[in-house]
Amino acid sequence: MSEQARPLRRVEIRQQNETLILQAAEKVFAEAGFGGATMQLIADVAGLPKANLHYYFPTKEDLYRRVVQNIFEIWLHAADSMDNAPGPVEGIGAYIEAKMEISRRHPDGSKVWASEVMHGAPVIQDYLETTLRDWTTGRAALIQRWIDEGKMAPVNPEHLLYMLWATTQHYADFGHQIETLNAGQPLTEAQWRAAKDSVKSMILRGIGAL
Amino acid sequence: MSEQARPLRRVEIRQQNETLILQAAEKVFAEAGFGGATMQLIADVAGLPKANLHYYFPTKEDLYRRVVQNIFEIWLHAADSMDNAPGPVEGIGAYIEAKMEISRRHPDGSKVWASEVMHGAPVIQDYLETTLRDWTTGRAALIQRWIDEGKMAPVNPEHLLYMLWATTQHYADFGHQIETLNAGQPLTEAQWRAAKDSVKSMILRGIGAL
DNA sequence: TCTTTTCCTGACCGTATGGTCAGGTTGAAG
DNA sequence: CTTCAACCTGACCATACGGTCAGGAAAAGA
Repeated sequence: MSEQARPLRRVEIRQQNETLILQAAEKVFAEAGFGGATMQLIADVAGLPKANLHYYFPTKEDLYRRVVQNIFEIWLHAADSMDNAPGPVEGIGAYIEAKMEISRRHPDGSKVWASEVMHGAPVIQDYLETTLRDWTTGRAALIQRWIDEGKMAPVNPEHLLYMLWATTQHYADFGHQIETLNAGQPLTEAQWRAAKDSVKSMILRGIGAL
Repeated sequence: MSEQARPLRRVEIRQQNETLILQAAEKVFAEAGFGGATMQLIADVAGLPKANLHYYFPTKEDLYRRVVQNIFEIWLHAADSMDNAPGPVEGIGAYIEAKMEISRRHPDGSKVWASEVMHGAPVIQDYLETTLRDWTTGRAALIQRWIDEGKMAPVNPEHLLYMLWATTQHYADFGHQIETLNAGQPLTEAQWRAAKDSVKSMILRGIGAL
């Protein structure tokens, strides 16, 4: 048998197990919420003994915090597509594409984030008040510039951002509802395409950019 | 002292305590999720002994189920404003108004509903497959009729409904985030007015109804 | 008034949970 | 080969949870 498998090096062991645990945690937290998730279940999903989880992440809160922070990172990067765009059609269009893709690829992360914010952001309140606030201020200014340049209708930038977040994340957070209304079937490739196009066209027309 | 308070009649006692418990439960479930909520905390908020809760609602699930069902009722009624409208401007406009008002008046209920759906609708899956599916089919047909009559652009009715739900409920479910971005202050009367107007104008323009 | 039914609750119970720890294993360093 | 530090884990613990129950209080009915 080729079960040879050379012994893993220290850093590899650490990285591999942390990743394994974080992935399992994201899934379990998404499905059960922070309160409903148990370290035992996360351990089972990760295929590790519970005590090993506590070796890498001392407490349940520590583990949860890392999961939430990871998701936050992904989302901030989604906005890169918005910058350096000549106008709202390209910028907001690309942002919608990026966020819809995140909803599709990381629905669990989206749910954990939604859950965290819904419960009053007990662990990432400081991020909301610093990073997210700065981010929002910056993009609102960008939108305002497009308005001043006559590239779109004079809408309220903040409420436009809320609409972008709400609409795109809905496909992850309420994916179960959408699936149920879709005859119990997950959206197909073509249906995801239609969803993206629908969202893009309705919003871009809604802000007078088309 | 006028602590006279004539003894309550049986039906009154029952109704009063059930209401008290359901209100407390809605708040606690919204803040902590199903798994994070405890019967003891709900009892404290309601100002009753824990054992009394189990007298009216045998299990935590029973209590939770009633809370979710109550919210579902409110939402179905919000759609009344959509029917009997001559066109999308009045119909969808009124629906947005109604749902924004629900987000403002019943944010806890909205959060409980969101949480339930996000976790795979373990207790109201049957409602999704019957009542909600019928509701959705009916409204999608109504929207399609407006499209056929040339009263709005040919958008996908389902995705329009998702956008309506997502955008309006966002103001309840992510109210904490919005408040944080609003300098830590709850939206004022005027800001709520602006939010409603923003959502209405963007969506109605987005579907070519203006 | 007396009886019956509903309402109420302090005390209790079995279980599951987050977290600990002593002791063993294994890769790294010299 | 020896030493050291990092990694691993079965067994354990204190606590908190959902739920039960016996027995008392109070309203309804006769």
